[in-house]
Amino acid sequence: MLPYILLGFLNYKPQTGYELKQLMDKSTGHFWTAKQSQIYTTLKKMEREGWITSRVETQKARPDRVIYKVTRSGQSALGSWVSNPIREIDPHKNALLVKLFFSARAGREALLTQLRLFQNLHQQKIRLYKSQVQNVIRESAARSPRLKEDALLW
Amino acid sequence: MLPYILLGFLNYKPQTGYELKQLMDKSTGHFWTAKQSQIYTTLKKMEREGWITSRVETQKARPDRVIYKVTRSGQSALGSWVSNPIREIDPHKNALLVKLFFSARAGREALLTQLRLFQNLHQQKIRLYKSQVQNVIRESAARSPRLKEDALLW
DNA sequence: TATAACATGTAACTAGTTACATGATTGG
DNA sequence: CCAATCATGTAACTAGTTACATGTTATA
Repeated sequence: MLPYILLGFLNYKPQTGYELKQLMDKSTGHFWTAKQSQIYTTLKKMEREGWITSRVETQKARPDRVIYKVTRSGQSALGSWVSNPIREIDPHKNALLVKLFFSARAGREALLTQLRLFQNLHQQKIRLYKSQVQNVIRESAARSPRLKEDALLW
Repeated sequence: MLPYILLGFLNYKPQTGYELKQLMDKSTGHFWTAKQSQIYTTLKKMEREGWITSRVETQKARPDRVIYKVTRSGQSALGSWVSNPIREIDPHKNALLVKLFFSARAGREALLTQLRLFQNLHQQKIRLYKSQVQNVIRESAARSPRLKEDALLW
């Protein structure tokens, strides 16, 4: 999955692994996370695969930047991935449900504590989604009007 | 997580890896999956850890069964895991949202196809939850009344 | 003066998946 | 007669995490 996410972002414009990580953190990161190290190794794998090419931009007083760009082969890979619908629900792992499943012996207090804790966490998440995330998307769309269609989906 | 699930089931009664897999498939499998091979290797690791012990039951005309049993150390590990609440939402990976995020260029038809497909899949899931799963739990509880408290959580 | 931001990477590890191997019995 | 069930396991792999290493500049 990660390769397609990176392909998807690079398809908007060529970028470095560092920038891709930042993009992910405030957008797809809400439903697909990746560590910096995994992004770097995945980009190398994608380059070996021929989906992207890199060029190095030398900088004074800053580490060099490795800028990746989608190739024609990468574009077609992205295209066929997007147009090929998912036909089954991916098995979601849910640690809370696992814990609750085995919590009969924990006692009512412990159970309620756990549930209230999670309720709070989710309420925070909702607030985050309603404020910050919506703003990020609105701004992106405002910055480049040709992305209005895309922003709808974001 | 898997070790605690296995511990949780073994805590009801000693069992083989094969039986644990079947139990998982119709209960915790709905929110935490594991392949047979992973269960076997995890059980071995747990035995090395001292959480469980095994004894072999020889059978004629059937492969031998390896029956695992929770040790006192395993019980205490399970106990402290259960009573230690989860304090953050685990990042759920959601392939559908990823695909939709990058589907602006796919066209309205493709998008609607994907969404309808998923709607159907979820409706099937709901039906499954309401019928089969509820029955499995009701039966388990009926078979051993001392598990009524547990069945409530299942 | 410390820390965040910039920028890249490797090594060692854990978790999880796929594929392979074996072999008898029971039910349709 | 074929497939499913019972029952265990190993090997090779992919995905993902954690820890380490390096070094400058702007900002608080």
